Amino acid sequence: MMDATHPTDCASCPIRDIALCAKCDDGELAKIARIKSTRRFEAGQTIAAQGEGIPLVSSIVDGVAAVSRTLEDGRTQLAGLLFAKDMVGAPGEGQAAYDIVAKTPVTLCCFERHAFEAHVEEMPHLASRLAELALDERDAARAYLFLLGRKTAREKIASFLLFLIERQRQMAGSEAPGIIRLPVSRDEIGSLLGLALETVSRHLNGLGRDGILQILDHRRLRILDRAALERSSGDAPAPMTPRELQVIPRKSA
Amino acid sequence: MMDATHPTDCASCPIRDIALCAKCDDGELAKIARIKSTRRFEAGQTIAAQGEGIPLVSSIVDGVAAVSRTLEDGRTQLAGLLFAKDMVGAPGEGQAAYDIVAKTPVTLCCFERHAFEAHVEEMPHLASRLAELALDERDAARAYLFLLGRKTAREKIASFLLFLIERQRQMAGSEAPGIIRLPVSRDEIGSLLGLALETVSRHLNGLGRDGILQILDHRRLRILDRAALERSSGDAPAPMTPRELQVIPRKSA
DNA sequence: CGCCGGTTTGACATACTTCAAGAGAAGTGG
DNA sequence: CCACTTCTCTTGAAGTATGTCAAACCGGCG
Repeated sequence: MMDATHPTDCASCPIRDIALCAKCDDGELAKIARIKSTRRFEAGQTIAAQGEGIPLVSSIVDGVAAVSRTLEDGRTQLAGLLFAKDMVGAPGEGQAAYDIVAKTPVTLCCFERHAFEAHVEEMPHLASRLAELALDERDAARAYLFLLGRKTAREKIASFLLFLIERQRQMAGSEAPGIIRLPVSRDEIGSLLGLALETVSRHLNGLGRDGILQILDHRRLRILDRAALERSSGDAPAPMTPRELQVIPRKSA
Repeated sequence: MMDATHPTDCASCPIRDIALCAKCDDGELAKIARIKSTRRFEAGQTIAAQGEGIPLVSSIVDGVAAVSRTLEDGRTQLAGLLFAKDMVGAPGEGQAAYDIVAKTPVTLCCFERHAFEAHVEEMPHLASRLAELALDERDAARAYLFLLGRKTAREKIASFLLFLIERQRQMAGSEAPGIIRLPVSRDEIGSLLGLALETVSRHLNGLGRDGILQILDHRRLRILDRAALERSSGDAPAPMTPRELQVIPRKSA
């Protein structure tokens, strides 16, 4: 283990191939490694506060964080979840537009902002990867728009679960397949999907009653029928006969 | 004046300072100008179709276009409107994830995709500006999330009108102050805000009945009480001024 | 054990959608 | 210039999904 400011070696970095520095060669890596440090946050800790200056540019190496905005009346609104490789405090963002809060223990790979921005301006490998990540995040946000604007509560929840499955699969099997770990509470899922927490609870249990999943405990569930879940998500994957698509959604009785 | 494929001169380009190439020096500009062409679309024409390959990377020079996604069952969600400087078909996007449709006559500054991507990989000025634009679009989409997830119909519509006012002000006064030109139909406003067109109509007229605005004709309205409109938008009165849609949710006012 | 946050469940309220019909604009052709 | 069509918008009535309020439940943890 290296010292506190350089605890991880880029060569063994779990996000080496997908991070901001993914395209960098060894020389470039050495350059930015000089301004690199690692930070750790426990679940519940605020990584960045809305309106505050953020002196660091960083990426999530491990863990899950939530992007949210808090209102004067105390209500909190989630704009998305951040997973490994996602950026916290992008270059050019002098101050945080949102709160970033750790939902699980989070490890961050950080760079001093000013120096990093200078590197971006001169290293195309860094700049173009940054652009790719930003476009990815834009597309993710746009996909969310569709979910919020047009989907029913059940579709929203099914979509959210599929999203989690996908994210967890990428994260290389920590959990047994078919088991989903919910990183956030019902309340926060509601905030993420634009629903009341009661609605989340009802539809989650509704999916359970329909045999699509099984609620193991408040934070873990088992997917029993992936295909049915997909059909419930409202996203129409291309090839299926109209007959197979026949869904009789059981409204909560 | 140059030939048909180079009808505009970058020096007199209306988006010279904000476009993808904003940071490029004359030498770099000359390089990318070699793969540049201009295209024009009439209102209603499809610029790019969801799922299709897009061989060009381009930016809007003038006009308004809509980003949308449609499900087989007919549900449509607009992910946003595109104005001058916004990208259509970003580098790395082999195929369109959304439909892009011109809502007014649109002028596009286009680059051949493959060559442009190569330039991005070697010109940090281009790559870093691309990243900035992508981050802007991400932030715009995130701001939109708040609107779709938590706002009431009336708040959504008020927010949308304020957004148009802001955009029109930036666009350098074509119209008399206080007059809004709606670039889209009620149906499309609904699609943008996640509402039925009837709901849009009702609340628009509701705002009129409350003396906040006056409906001149279907596509134009006069704002009579800007302060009241702002109060109706559900946004915090705080004086924040990000680059795009500024939306903060609040429940029942 | 008894508190405490998160969750479930029920009953009720309502904002929005859906269905339906009619009124304006705007274009088309005589 | 006036029917006639067509499209968009408005208005009304009824249905429903989701929100709100409230109470009970459950698992941890002191």
